[in-house]
Amino acid sequence: MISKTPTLERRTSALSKEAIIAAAIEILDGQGETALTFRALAARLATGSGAIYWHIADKQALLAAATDHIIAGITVDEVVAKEPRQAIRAFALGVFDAIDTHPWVGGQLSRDPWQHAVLRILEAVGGRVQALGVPADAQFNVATAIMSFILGLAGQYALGARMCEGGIDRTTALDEIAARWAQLDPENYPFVRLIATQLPDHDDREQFLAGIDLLLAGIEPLRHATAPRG
Amino acid sequence: MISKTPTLERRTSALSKEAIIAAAIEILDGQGETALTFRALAARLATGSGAIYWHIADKQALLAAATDHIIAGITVDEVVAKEPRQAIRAFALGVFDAIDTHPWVGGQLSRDPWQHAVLRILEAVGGRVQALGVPADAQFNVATAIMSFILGLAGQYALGARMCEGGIDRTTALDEIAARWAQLDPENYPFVRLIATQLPDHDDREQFLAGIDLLLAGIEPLRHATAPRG
DNA sequence: ACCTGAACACCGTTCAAGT
DNA sequence: ACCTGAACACCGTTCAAGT
Repeated sequence: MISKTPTLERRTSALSKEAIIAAAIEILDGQGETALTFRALAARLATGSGAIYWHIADKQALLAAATDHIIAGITVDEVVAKEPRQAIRAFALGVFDAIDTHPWVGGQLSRDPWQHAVLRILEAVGGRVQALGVPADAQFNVATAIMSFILGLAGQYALGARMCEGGIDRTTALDEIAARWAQLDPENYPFVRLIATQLPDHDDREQFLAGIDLLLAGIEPLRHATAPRG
Repeated sequence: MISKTPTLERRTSALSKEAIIAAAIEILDGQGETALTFRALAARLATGSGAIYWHIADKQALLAAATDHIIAGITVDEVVAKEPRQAIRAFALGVFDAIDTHPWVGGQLSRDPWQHAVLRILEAVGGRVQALGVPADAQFNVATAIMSFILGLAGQYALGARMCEGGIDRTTALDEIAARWAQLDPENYPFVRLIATQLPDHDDREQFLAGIDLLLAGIEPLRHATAPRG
């Protein structure tokens, strides 16, 4: 009675989109992506599975809304935000930390690149790209390049986290991958074999920032001397 | 009898992993990702659905094998391959073209970043990063940054293609997205609204290359004067 | 307007039984 | 060794029926 069966009583308060999203995030964070089913969600909300459809179109919309809720929570320190490069770094790290605490966000971001959460990222990055004085005709390509990098790495971290869901910790998971890579044909995979030795010790956060810095360095030659004219 | 029912006779030749993968690719190319089920695959192969499991572990392994088959087919012109930067550009375009003709590859690449196909990409990129004279301690971050960008953009194109599966062509699909972006709150989404006007006319291939060039430009300051010493 | 929950139309995967 | 195909254990989604 204490912990075995979930509450059997029906809920007293009315259902809402917010409550559904909050419950979905709890399940995703606690039990992982595969645990989020409409049946499990309905059980947690103490309602019928069909009730959810009154508030949310379908599962894809639910995941998009949950992801948007997380990404919307990313904030950049006001002082840091003054300098565009630091602001991009800080926001990118915000995305990184969000994925770190909510691994399913990484998978969802890369799975549906035109959901609203991605627009938040594009806006945050794009605004700073403009502030850096990148010419108007290059802003699209530059902003989407940074965004694509973020989404791409997001997908990778999501998988790393998915592996760790099985109970294995990060270190042994990376060791296992490194071992598999080390067994590859030396003729065709010299680089991957070399990388394999560095994989277990590498720092995700540093890897993430290094990529951002690489892109920012690539922007430098494009910049105007001053901020863009109106 | 002519077109309605699929062939009812059992197959005469033995099943093989290669035949299964080839049939899977045919379905994926012809009817899209959602059409690939073990039942549909078994019907096309004129066998029972359980037979497939004798040759392939599960659906994820099937998709990974199909993706690897496509990525393995990417070739870089020998002359171009001599210059590392051109080789990276050419290989990246090879990935782009592969996704263009097999849209499901984009989704699969970003979905499972440690499948074998991704190692091919990492090896191709990493070898050229070494040849460019990037110091050993930076090779990991640089190579994975380029790879992450490729995987991130791959996911985006995959979605674009997924939208077009519904019969809508690319132009109207992009117009529709642009219209949605244009309706966003001007206060919070000035950049996305600006980008929306450029979205319908933009060239995917150029966008892809621009990102690669941005990363390559970012590499320049890191390079040794000569190729790395042994 | 909002909710219920059985029913529908699927999946991937397994496995006793065949050859 | 290789294949069959019914059966199992799930899904997301719908919808007549309730309040």
